[in-house]
Amino acid sequence: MKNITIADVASQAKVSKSTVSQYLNKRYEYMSESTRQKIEQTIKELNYHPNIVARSLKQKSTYTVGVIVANILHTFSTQIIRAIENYFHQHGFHIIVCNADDEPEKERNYIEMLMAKQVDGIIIFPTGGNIDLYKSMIKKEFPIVFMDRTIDELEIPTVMLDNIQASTLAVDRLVESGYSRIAIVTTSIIRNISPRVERIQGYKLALEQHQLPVQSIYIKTPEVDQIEEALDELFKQGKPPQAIIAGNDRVLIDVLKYIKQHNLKIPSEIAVIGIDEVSFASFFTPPITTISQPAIDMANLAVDLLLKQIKGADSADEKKVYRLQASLNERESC
Amino acid sequence: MKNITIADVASQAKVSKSTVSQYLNKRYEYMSESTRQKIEQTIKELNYHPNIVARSLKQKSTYTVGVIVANILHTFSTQIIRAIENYFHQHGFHIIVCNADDEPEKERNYIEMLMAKQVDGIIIFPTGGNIDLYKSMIKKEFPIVFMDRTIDELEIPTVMLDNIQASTLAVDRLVESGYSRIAIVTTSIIRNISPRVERIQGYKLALEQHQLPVQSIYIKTPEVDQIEEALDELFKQGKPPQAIIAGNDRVLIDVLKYIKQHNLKIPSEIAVIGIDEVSFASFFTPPITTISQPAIDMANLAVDLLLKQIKGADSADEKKVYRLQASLNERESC
DNA sequence: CTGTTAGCGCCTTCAT
DNA sequence: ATGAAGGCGCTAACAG
Repeated sequence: MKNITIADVASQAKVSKSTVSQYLNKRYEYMSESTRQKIEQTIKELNYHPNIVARSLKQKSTYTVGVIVANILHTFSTQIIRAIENYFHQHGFHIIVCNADDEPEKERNYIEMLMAKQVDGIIIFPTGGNIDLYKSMIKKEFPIVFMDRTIDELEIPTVMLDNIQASTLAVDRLVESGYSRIAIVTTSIIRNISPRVERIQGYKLALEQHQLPVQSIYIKTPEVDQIEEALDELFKQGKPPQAIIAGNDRVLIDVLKYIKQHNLKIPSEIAVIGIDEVSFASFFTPPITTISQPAIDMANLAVDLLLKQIKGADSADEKKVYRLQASLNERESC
Repeated sequence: MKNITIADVASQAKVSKSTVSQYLNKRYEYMSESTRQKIEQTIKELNYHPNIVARSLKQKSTYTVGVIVANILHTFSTQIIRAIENYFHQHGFHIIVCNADDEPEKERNYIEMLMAKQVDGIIIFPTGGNIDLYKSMIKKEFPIVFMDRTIDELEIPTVMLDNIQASTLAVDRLVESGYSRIAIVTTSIIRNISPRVERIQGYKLALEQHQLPVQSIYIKTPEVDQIEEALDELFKQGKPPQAIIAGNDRVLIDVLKYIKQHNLKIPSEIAVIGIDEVSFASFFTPPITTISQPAIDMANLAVDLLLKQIKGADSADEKKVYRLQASLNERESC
């Protein structure tokens, strides 16, 4: 019942292990037609499959990459995982999926395990809590690509949304519809998570461009479990907002729940626009205007950047941050 | 710049490789306190991390398992992936995620690659198109667990929903509300995908129990891209249904789109109930009654079953099919 | 307690 | 065109 190895094939086919190895690596020039066929046949007979672990040990390449998402609960993360898996599969790579759960500890643990497992590279949604580790990886020239979030001080290729443009899109749309008291709600920014910070920044810039006042009472950045309270504060003040920008899909869901509970009319009583597309946007009542990220393009770009590093291309553009454009899905909620 | 190995640590610490290996495997009884400390220190100095590929080659265990989902687009799949990743992580395992895309070819390819990579086991949402392969895996005693779908003829532990109970729950609820013309829509059953077949079967049984006629015009099993047409047929006949059961989340979305487009009122003109919970159910207008699967329990059970096989426990219950209970989320759409 | 030795399964010069 | 031999990094007897 033991595993069959290259040696079994060799003895069965009456050739040496190295010849079989040549065959496995498709270097057919190094053997006669007859031995080639004999090997092919015995491989089939024995139902032999090369042991990739052994090959990896020798070749220092596992054809496996790690993907560490900051929080797998975001729709965006799962979209990206899908797309990355799909594109890597086309290149013959497997992916190991890890969820850091927004905890730097977990992230560090995963990174170390993945490297110990000799993965060929990692795509990370960085928590931002392991700068030293990232640095040591750079120094080792270990292939990495950051996704969704950037760490300014590091020269790591990064794929992210043009968040400024995304919130500008939202504000422009809202202003166009005549709203001036516009609020934005994102989840906590205490750890400087770049998309959130940048979306707020873009919101401010856009308001200024429209000569509208930026008021801190209209900017809320609660923890995920306190979004309801934040919305309460927003609405229970003298001048409640006319429109609200949900900084991501989880916030949007809480916003819509709140609106439902309080029986508010969209958009007449409160206009809504969400960053991140959601499954129900088109058939909600009313259909929700959203701003979507080009998840597939982002995933493919990240994969390309990682593969380039894995294949050892020169690191000419190592420090580049790629910001892809968001797009507006005009519907009827604002 | 070369990788540091156990040999480097050994020479640096002036001990032999095997002692270092003992240390790595925490068999501290086999060395003096002083050498233990010396090793510990040099490992830190050198920033040494054991090469897991080499260890795996020796030990025949990679602490990695594969998860092949039939179709990663279903919410259920991503829920399961999350839960499995989480639970395996607690056991020190990594998961390689694969998406078979409902194509047996792809599934076969993945299974073979995963086995070549020496994963310790696989959790599969079987497409059903590779019976011979499944059989050969059983014969090799390779650890497998099936998820969501069963293949009758095979003795593989399987975790799935009690689909009969799930649709009974739906029908009961609908009948209770006074509907008698009840339709069910699932995606294609040409390949005998068990959840779909069973949900329809449960629907029929439940109708019979309520002494209601089972009419084939109320049972639709279109391909995913033809759900709209199927709904058209359903509604454009003499006796359109009063209520509709959506067989899964993707169908539910199409049903709701259709209802929106045709301006039907829920539940007065058409009642709706969906199998699979969806993110928007609670704040939709009206809130959608759904039947949800205990995804986390299912995932944990599957992991436990796989780990038991990996750890080589006796295969007493190898052939068991575990069917977990669905639960009703009563809301206002029926 | 510690070191020596022999693999795990494959790839890769280097001879033949 | 084919084979022999060494080594990838680690583990596990078995000696000492």
